[in-house]
Amino acid sequence: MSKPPILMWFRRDLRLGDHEALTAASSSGQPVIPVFIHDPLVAALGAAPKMRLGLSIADLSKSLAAKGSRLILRRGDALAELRKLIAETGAGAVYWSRQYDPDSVARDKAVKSALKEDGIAAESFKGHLLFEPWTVQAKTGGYYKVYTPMWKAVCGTEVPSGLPAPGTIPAPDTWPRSEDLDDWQMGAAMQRGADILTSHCRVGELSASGRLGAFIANNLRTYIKNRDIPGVQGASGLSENLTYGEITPRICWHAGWQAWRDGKSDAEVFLKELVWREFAYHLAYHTPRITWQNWKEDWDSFPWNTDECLAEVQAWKRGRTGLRFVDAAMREMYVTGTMHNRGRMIVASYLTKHLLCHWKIGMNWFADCLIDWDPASNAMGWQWSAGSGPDASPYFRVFNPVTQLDKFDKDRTYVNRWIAEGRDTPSATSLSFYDMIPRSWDMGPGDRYPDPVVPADVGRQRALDAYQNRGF
DNA sequence: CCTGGAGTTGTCCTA
DNA sequence: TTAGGACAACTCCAG
Repeated sequence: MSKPPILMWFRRDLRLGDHEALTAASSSGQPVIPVFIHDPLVAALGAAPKMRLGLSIADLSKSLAAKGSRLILRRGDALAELRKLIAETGAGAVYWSRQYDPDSVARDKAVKSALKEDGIAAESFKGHLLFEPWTVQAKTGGYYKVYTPMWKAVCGTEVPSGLPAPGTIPAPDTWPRSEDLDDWQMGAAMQRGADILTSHCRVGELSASGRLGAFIANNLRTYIKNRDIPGVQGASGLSENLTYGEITPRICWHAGWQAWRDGKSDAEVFLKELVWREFAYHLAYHTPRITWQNWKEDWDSFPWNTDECLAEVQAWKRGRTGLRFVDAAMREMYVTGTMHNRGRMIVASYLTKHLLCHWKIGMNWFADCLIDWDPASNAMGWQWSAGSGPDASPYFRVFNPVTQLDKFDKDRTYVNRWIAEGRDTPSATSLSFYDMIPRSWDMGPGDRYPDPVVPADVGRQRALDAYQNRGF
C-alpha cells in the first residue's frame, strides 16, 4: 500500500519555483495532490481579477502536467472540499502558503484548526511576503505605522535565496476527480471585454521571470525618472504576477540587490516598492479594519458621498470626467486591467478630494477592474489618498489633474493613447475601450469630449474647505 | 518619560 | 525661470 498523499492547496501561489510548501511536499517521500478550490473568496473576486486568476490556474495546470502531476479543481467551501478530498484520497496532510489579508486569515485559521481536530497535518508555509508581519517590530513596540522607519528597519535584513522548482512531484497511484476549469466561467463577469483584457495580461511563472529579467536589464537604469511617466513603459509591471504568486517577492528582492551591487543605483527604489507591498500587508495583518473602514476612526464623521449612483461617480468610473489625465487613467484600467501608478494617485485624489466621494467607492471599483488587484495594497492606497490611512497624505495635498499633465505627460502620449474624442485619427488603444464597455454607457469616439464634471480649481477649493472644516 | 526629528508621491505664491 | 517657503498639526519612532 502506498503512503498517504499530501494535498497541496494552491491559492495565491500559482507557481512551481521558489515554493516552500510545494518543495516540502515533493521531498517528503509521499505522493502530492495539487488542488485549487473555487471557494467563496474566489467567488467574491471582481470581474477582471477573477478572469485573470482563471488564466493563471490554466497556466499552473500546464506546468504541473509537464511534471507528470495534475491540478485538481474543486468548487465549494474550502474546508468541506478539503475534507472530501481527504476522504477520497486517504491524504494525511494539507500544505499551503500563508496569506495575510483578513478574509484569508479567517478562513485559514478555521481550516487549520478543523483539520487538526480531524487528525490531519495542516501546515502553512511562508512565501507571499519577504518578512512575516509578526517578525517586524518597531523598537517602541508594535508594528510600523510609518513606511520610512519600516524600510530602514528591514532594508538590511538578510532574505534567504529562492528555491528551485522541485525536480519531480510524486504522483499518487490514482487521481481524484477534477472539475473542468472551463465550467467555472472565470471570465463570465467580463461581458464584452474578456478577449481584449486577456491580450493585455502576461500570465504565469515563465512570463513573470522573463518580465523581471527584462526589467532589470532594460529599465532599472532609468527607473526613478521613467516610472513616474505614464506614457513610458518604465515600471516593472510585476504587480500582476506578484498578486497571484506567479513570482515571489524574494526572487524580485534578490534580483534588485544584485543589480544594486552591479552599480545600478535606481535599484534601491525598486526594492523600496517591494517593501511598500510588505508595509500594506503588515498593516492589513495587524489592523484588518483597514480593508473596510477608516484606519483613523476620526474620519468616520467626514461627509463623503457614498451614493454610487451619483452622476460624478458614474463619470469617474466611465472615464468621462472631462479631465484628461483622470479619464485616460480610468480607461487604461478598464482596457488593460492595470493603471499607471501616477494615474492611480490622480484618480484617487480626484474622486476623494475634488468629488468628495468615499474612498470605498474607488476601492471597490478598482477591485472589479484591476488584474493586479491586491486586498492589502488597494486598501492602503485608497486610505492614503483619502487621508484616512496610516502615514497618509495631508489634506492640503490635492493633486491638480491639469498641471500634473504638464509635469508627467508633457507630450500627451498617455492621454492620446487612451482618449479618442476630438482626434482625427484616434489611437487603436483609445478605440479598444469602446469595444469593451457596456453599450448602456452610450459612449463613442465621435462624442464631444465632456466639460469637467468638477473643474480642477473649483474642486480643489471645495476639498480644502471641506477638509479644513472637518472638525477633528 | 521626555525630546526632537521626520514623515512617498503636491500646489501655489512670491521673490 | 526657478527655488523656497507656506500650507497644520499630529503621530510615529529612535534615542
